[in-house]
Order: sequence, then C-alpha cells, then structure tokens
Amino acid sequence: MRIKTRSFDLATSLCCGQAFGWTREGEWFYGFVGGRPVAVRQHRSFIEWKGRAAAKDVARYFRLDDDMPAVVSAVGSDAFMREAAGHAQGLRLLRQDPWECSVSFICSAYANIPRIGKMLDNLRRKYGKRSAVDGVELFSFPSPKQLARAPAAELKKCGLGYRAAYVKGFAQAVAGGGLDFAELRRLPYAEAKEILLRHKGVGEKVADCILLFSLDRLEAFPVDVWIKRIMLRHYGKGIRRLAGGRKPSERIVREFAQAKFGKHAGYAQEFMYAARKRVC
DNA sequence: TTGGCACCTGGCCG
DNA sequence: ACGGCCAGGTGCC
Repeated sequence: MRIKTRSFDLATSLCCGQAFGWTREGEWFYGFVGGRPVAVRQHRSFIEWKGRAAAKDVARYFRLDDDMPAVVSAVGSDAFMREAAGHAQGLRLLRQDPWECSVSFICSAYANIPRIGKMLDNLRRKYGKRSAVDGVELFSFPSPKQLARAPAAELKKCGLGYRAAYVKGFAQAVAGGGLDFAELRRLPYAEAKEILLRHKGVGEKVADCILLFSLDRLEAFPVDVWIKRIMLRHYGKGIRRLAGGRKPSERIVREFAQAKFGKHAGYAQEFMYAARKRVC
C-alpha cells in the first residue's frame, strides 16, 4: 500500500530521536503503526508499506495532516529558525502511542540514546509478542498490565536500573485506570502536564515529550541539555532578559521558546535538534 | 521557587 | 586490561 505525501522525509522523521521502536534495513524501516507490524519505505513522494496497517493509521502516525508550510512560516520568525527548518526538510513529528512514548522517555532519563534503545528492545523481547513482516522478526511493545505485574527486579535486568520502579509505578497507574490518556488528550497543555507530573519518573522534560510526541500538544517544548545549549547560543540575550539577571533555568528557556514560537513550538524544537550538527 | 547532589548501568576513553 | 567518567533528567533536601 502507499500514500502520496508532501514535505515529508521518512528517514529524517524516524531517525531524529523522537521514536525508539524502529529498526532499519537498507531502505526499509521495521516497526509498528497502530499496533500492527509494518515495513515502511519512502519512494519519491510516496510512503509505501507492507503489513496490515490501515492507510488512515499510517497517515495519522506520520502526522500527514500537519500543514508544513504553515508550520514553518509560523515558527520561522527569524533567520536562524528558518535555516534550521531548511536543514530539517521533511521532518514530521510522529503521533506515537502515549503509553509506549511515556515509557520510552521515562527510560531516557540520565541515559544515552543507544542505551535507551537497548532498554526498550529488552522490554519488547522479554514481554512483547513476536511477529514478522517480510521475514523480519518484530516484537510488540508490552502492555501496561504486563509491565505493571512484572517484578521490579526483572525490569531492572532489562537494563532500566533505578528507572524500573518508575516504569512499574506508571504502568500500574495506566493499567488501574488512574491515568487515562484519552482524557489527557482532551485537556489543555498546562492541565494535562500537571497530571503527568504527578507520576514518579515524569519531570518537566519527559512530560513535554509525552505531550508533544503522543498527545497532540504541539506547543510543548522539551528542554534537554542540547536544546538549552542551542537556545542560549542563539537567543541568549532575550532569555537572560526574561530570567531577570538570574542564571536561565530550563523553565525560562521553555517559556521563552513558547512565547516566541507559539502553538507550534514543538516543531521549532525538532527543527533545532535535527539541524544541530549543521547550524547550531 | 531555586540550587545542588546522588543515581542504575553500559559503553567509551586512556 | 580495567578503572574512571559520563550520559536526551528526576527526586529529594
């Protein structure tokens, strides 16, 4: 099956660090869309895939509903951001599953990218269901129930370390109905974030990642060490003014960015991150 | 509200 | 080889 696209680049979107579940073999990417195992590739302006995923789920996952020229013009109010967006051509945010996205970023704390990928892969292999597409073996992401009942020591052995307790607690909240993603999706940014922050292992940055990558809150602006560095380099003057002489905190950087880039601030963050080696 | 420190663990560096 | 250092943050004081 295939879908025609515009302003879309599959590899850029899948490899910019927002999702961890994809493995690449040549031009094909293997992973899950809408719970279904798929192999996806880009051919000219088409997204092409093998597997039983529905076209509407593919379009939804890759956010083909976003109007990219409008997004770029909304966030590109200065030369630096326009240049960053230019180097990140075709990058889309992905609309990920909130549960998997939450666990992914809870695991991201104080780890590096290869290690985060390893932790999540270990969880899939230990608790997920095995399937295959095109002869390639794939494991689904474990359900909240599965991780809720897994012994913390077992999660630790997947390489989660001290994050095991956070993941287990979060899984119990989701499995037990104490956290409802469908409800979060309906709430405004600040209210949804406040609820996420109640859970151990979810701080400001992780909450913003969950909101941006899975709950359609495009005004979320996750501030990690990279983004903070880039923001201070290019907007240091304005940020320090907002900080009122104090050392700029992550919160100040985020508030500055949200005020400057507006309701699509999250895209500005992704453009900067993707272009960091080129222009930052 | 802000600032500072410890943290599981695996991969990299010297 | 093998010990020290650091990593996409968070909890806690």
